[in-house]
Amino acid sequence: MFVPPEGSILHADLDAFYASVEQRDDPRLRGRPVIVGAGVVLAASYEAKAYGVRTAMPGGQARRLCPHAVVVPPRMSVYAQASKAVFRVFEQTTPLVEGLSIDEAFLDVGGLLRVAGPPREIAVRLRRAVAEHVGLPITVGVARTKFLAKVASAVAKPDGLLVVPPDGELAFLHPLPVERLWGVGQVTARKLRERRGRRTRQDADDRDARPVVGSARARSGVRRRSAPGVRVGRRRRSIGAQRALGRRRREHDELSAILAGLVDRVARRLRAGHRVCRTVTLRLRFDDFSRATRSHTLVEPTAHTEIILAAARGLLVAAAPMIAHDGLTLIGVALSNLDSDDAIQLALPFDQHGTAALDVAVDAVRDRFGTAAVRRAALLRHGEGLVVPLMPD
DNA sequence: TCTGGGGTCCTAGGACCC
DNA sequence: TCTGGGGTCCTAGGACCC
Repeated sequence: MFVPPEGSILHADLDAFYASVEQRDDPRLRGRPVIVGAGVVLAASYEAKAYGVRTAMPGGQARRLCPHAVVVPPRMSVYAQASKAVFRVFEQTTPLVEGLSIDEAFLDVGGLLRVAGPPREIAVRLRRAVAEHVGLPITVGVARTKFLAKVASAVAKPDGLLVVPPDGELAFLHPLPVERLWGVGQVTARKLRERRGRRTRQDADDRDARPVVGSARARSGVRRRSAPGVRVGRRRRSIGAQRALGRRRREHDELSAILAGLVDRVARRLRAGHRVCRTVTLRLRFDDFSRATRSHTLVEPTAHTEIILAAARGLLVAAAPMIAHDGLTLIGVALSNLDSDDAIQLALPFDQHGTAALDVAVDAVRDRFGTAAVRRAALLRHGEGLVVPLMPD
């Protein structure tokens, strides 16, 4: 296996992102515990975290833990702006940026030694640039792989910088509890402890740097996440919207109306992103917190609200017995199997068997876009003709 | 304390095709 | 008439992340 001489992957992660933006924009909040989100904690400042407040915690519990915290409603558009500004700083640092979420990204600075210096210096400047230009604290982990860089930034938080040198990887990982590994959550950690009585990385595997965790699922997840190489230009793979319903019982008509609102939202976002979808998924959650999904894949990709809504309503009808039986507390819609909406419409009539039209369509794609495009084209029936969506490589 | 809203990825079984 | 092996697609569930 090829081993790079030194770590050149940065994982940059804004600290308590939403809460930091609030503290940046309102000086009175600085140095005070801040909680963003009332029903459930979307973000907590480090002053609030000191009292045990955590992301995703119910709001009531958070206020009990930290009664003097300032609770503010989320301002999503402001966070989106701040995120864009931070990503501009990332992209001025290196073109090899892989965004992971609104507030974190991997940066590959491996080729920049001559022009920008070693990774540690680049990381120092990156943190300073984000502080100066956007006014937010950010933590950076530096290592040989994405996986290690991600774990390093988590360990270095808040407002920190941690470089894991290639010959220090074992020493870095060994004392960590298994939950610190990216992709190991509560369930996997519990299984590990039950099965093996292992609590730390050292217990889990003393022999080498392979992240050994309990299940094949976790192993493959870790392997995938550790895959070297920062992937630029990844596109969203699904678009969803959901709504919590509370405990009150809802009639079918009311659910259907709520569903229409959700579909309208996701379909708008689909069109705004110049995408089409082929799979519509209905998500349900019940009062015992169990979940169910029902999905339907359309023959043709679409971005039309009516078509998506018809599919979603069909799924709701099919799920009606389940809903009648258990208390429904959440309903959601997700669109997946996404594609660009620049499909070529070819007005090619089918012959008796549809085959001649297919051949003509393949020839037309080859003529217009070259041989490689044929491989990337899906030929779909559309009324009396064909639609040819071209998949990006 | 009774839990939001947005995502990603993996697995497994069944249908279907060659 | 019964049979193998390989592949893709769809559906559903689940773990995890921010």
